[in-house]
Amino acid sequence: MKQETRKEEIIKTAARLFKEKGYSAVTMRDLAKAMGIKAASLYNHINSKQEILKEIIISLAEEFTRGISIIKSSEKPCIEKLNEIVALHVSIASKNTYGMASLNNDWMHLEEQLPYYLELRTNYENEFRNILKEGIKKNEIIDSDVEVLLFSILSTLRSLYLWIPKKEDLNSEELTSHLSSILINGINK
Amino acid sequence: MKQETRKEEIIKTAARLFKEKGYSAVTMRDLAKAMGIKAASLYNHINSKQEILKEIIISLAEEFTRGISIIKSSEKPCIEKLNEIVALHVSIASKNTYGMASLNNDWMHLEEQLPYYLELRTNYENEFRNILKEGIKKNEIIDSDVEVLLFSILSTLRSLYLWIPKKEDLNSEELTSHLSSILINGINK
DNA sequence: CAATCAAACTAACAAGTGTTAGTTAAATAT
DNA sequence: ATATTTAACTAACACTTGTTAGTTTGATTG
Repeated sequence: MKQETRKEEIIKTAARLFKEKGYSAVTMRDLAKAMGIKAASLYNHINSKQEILKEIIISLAEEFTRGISIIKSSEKPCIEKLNEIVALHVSIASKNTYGMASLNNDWMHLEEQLPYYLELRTNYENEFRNILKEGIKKNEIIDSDVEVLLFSILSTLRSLYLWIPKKEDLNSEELTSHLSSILINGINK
Repeated sequence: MKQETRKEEIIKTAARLFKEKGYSAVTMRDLAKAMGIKAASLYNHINSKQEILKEIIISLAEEFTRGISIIKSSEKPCIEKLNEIVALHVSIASKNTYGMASLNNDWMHLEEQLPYYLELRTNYENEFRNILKEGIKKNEIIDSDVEVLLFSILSTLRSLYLWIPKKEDLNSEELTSHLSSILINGINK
């Protein structure tokens, strides 16, 4: 059994609180209370509030980077790559809905790690954009403004963390295939 | 010429700061500095920090409520109603990209007004859902899970405020029609 | 000219902030 | 049994927070 260290418990609890109120509105005393200890005791396990945010965000951002790098280097058709991107987002967001909130809303409170985070995000968007461009060139997807395509799809995928907890009945495979179908084929009959 | 009151200036500046760092991370001293005055002077014009947030969020939420209520009561086909919803979001988000950030990310910091805000939001989502259900019943749109449809479209529309500032070249009509086309017809060729 | 008003100011407050230092008690390893 | 480690504690710090009270200044109005 993979047992959690105390530090991991703290980070997980913090992520949950950060999702509810945002990083800045959560105090170390709030976090301590949620853990059933005093604020000062947190510092036996973590070095700073900042560090908690860093751990949450950077590990997720790197997970996305690894994911898209694998998808990118396959030789499948573009539509299938898109399918895999949807699956990647569903999978990561399902495992960690709390952390995804920080990734989306609290990244600006990173300090030393902010440039690194921005690099990862830009890189991710570029890989995504390249897949779309390739799809357009190979006549697999419509020749619409790439930025609007990218924005539209990515917005939906980035919001998954908000909806997954409300739809626990839907399993990951179903959600992925429904979503892919809507994003690729639209809602028109 | 419609001249702005000092209070409106403060609210506008606050919205800009709230978009950059979130409500909780912006202090009254930050806001005062951005206005070129001292923090205490803000209180000649506003009653509290809370009140600023309320003004930003509630006015926007009511604007959406008014908008969808007009769209709902028309006799047009469902696909056209969707088109009008897209136009509504593009229009409001274009006029007030800063405020939209608070509406999306800082609503949980409302206090007395939180129940009212939640009521407006639930109502909006219900109206939207009804339009989708009607479209499915009348065979205008695919018979997919309504919640996934709603989530997918709404996520894109709610993120518009993040993208509009980066795409100043695209005018509202173009953006609306591109977006409608992608949401309705998908990206498949 | 005197009075009013809008909008800034200084000074201060009580409460809350992240964090450090030093201590204690129980569990684990030698 | 002794030593070490883990993980909690109390007390306190320097600073920041939203906000209030009272004052000053310059423009507008009677």
